Amino acid sequence: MNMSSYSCCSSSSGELKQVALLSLLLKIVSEESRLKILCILRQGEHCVCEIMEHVDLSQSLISHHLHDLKEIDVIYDEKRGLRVYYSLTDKGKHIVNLLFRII
Amino acid sequence: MNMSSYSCCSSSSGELKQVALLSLLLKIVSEESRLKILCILRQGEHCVCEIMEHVDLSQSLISHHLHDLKEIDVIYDEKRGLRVYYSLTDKGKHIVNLLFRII
DNA sequence: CTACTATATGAATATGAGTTCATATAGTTG
DNA sequence: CAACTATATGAACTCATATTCATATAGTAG
Repeated sequence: MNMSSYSCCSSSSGELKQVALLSLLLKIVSEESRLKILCILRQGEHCVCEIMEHVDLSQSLISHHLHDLKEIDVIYDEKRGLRVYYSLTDKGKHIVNLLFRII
Repeated sequence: MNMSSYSCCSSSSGELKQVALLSLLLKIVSEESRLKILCILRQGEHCVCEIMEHVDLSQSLISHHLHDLKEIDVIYDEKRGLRVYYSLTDKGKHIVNLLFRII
């Protein structure tokens, strides 16, 4: 491998795509409110109204954030009666654990 | 500790501030171009013109990104002649290593 | 000193993401 | 069924951030 054409992000290595995916993921979880929500779910399953007691955000906004987090598979939901309970997925636990090792 | 007042993100625990800081950090590094730059610097010191060979961004934009990354102390620079060489700080290495364990 | 190369910077613009608001859906209770 | 509670959703608006452009700085070479 010659250094002039070498790149850690060369398209041939496929790492470019990995960086794009990682970027997508991190952009979602890095937002402060969503990070707080993840932090809450780290303590275990919570429904939306419980989350509302912990963060100062409107019901609608929390719902939007949960939707975003669900889309990247870091959380999943389970409906019981009127309430929808959210939890971290294994992927979510893995990511949150790594992120909190940064500080 | 009673559960009604308990929160992983309660201001009393100081974790709120940590989440804010973590969010700030992650927002900077999660941007795709900056993530690519970090990925390049992971291979060792590079000057701006070398970085330009690896990513399809203008000199100006790369310079802006490097400025942002420097501000949060994940990279540092060293001027030698006309060129400015950038490298990961220890903090930067730590963070990048953790981030790439996510995928 | 002049011309040139490498990099930085600030202002203006464009783009994207967070927030709000009004409303919809779905389950519950009487 | 009607009234109520919990949550979701889409569109409009707002605000932050990326990008561009023109220009400045600083070192080098002749």
